[in-house]
Amino acid sequence: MKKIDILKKLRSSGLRPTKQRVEIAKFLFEREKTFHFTVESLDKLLAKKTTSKFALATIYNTIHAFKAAGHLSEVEVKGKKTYFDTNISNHHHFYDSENSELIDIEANEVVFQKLPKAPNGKKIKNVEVFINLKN
Amino acid sequence: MKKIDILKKLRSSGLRPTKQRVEIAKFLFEREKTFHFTVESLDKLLAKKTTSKFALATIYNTIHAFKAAGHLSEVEVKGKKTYFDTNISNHHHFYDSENSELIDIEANEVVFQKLPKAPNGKKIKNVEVFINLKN
DNA sequence: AATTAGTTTATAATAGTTCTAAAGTGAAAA
DNA sequence: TTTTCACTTTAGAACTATTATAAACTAATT
Ligand SMILES: [Mn+2]
Ligand SMILES: [Mn+2]
Ligand SMILES: [Zn+2]
Ligand SMILES: [Zn+2]
Repeated sequence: MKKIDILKKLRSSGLRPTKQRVEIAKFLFEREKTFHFTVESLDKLLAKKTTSKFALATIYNTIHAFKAAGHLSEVEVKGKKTYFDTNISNHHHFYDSENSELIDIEANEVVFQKLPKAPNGKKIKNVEVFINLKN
Repeated sequence: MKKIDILKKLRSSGLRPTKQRVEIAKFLFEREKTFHFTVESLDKLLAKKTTSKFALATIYNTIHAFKAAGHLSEVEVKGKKTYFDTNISNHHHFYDSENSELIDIEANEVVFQKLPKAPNGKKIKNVEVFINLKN
């Protein structure tokens, strides 16, 4: 993803391409593979990889803006920190608790032979599979 | 589960059957169906259903002791509160975000036709399925 | 250039949880 | 029984992740 696309992506989501948003967006989205992170880990990586300074609140604001715009998804992981995911497609995860690492599983890698039907009056919104790993 | 069983359960886990632990254990384990709760919800229910008073720290202590003893499991749910579960068997969940309610799915209700194999050097510890509901 | 609505920032506030250390209690020993 | 002491409860402080606040700044429009 090129710089021009980053700008388009922000603009089309109603987000002004500010210095911080562009830097964060480049860091998050100009990569081949899915990136899973917490705000804390992102903060450290940005400090290491860029010259700009980012208030923590700005990182939170920006991440939430990206999430609201559909550019990021949130993944629920054991522990109190919130994880975000640059893969916004419907997919599943391995979780390696040794190093708190999430690994993507594409949706078509999981097929069900049997699934319960939703309780009365409810419908299934989506199904998430979590595969916990050990060594 | 009778009172004598509660006492046995506590003793066999190295937990002294104090007034608070017995009351909490009776409240949690003397029931037919699985009970999912947060510390906050448990606190409110105990206040309503018992005459004793419980410091929040005692509820946390007790729940963690039960969890460490294998009498409770923890379920990861979106949001910042930790959920606990009286069902300690391997099982799955529906999650109804309308009312933040978890519903058990027994392990045999879910059968996989295809599952990815663990990454190199890793093994699968367990698989958790989360079915999010909508109306 | 002037305006203004949106953004960043430092800092305060909040929420859930864990820690602390003093007072209380259960159960083994005397 | 009474004594003893490790374990437990408790109120409140501390902690951690996150969100709110409001002043200073900036991008885009005029
Ligand atoms: Mn979590
Ligand atoms: Mn959670
Ligand atoms: Zn992912
Ligand atoms: Zn359950």
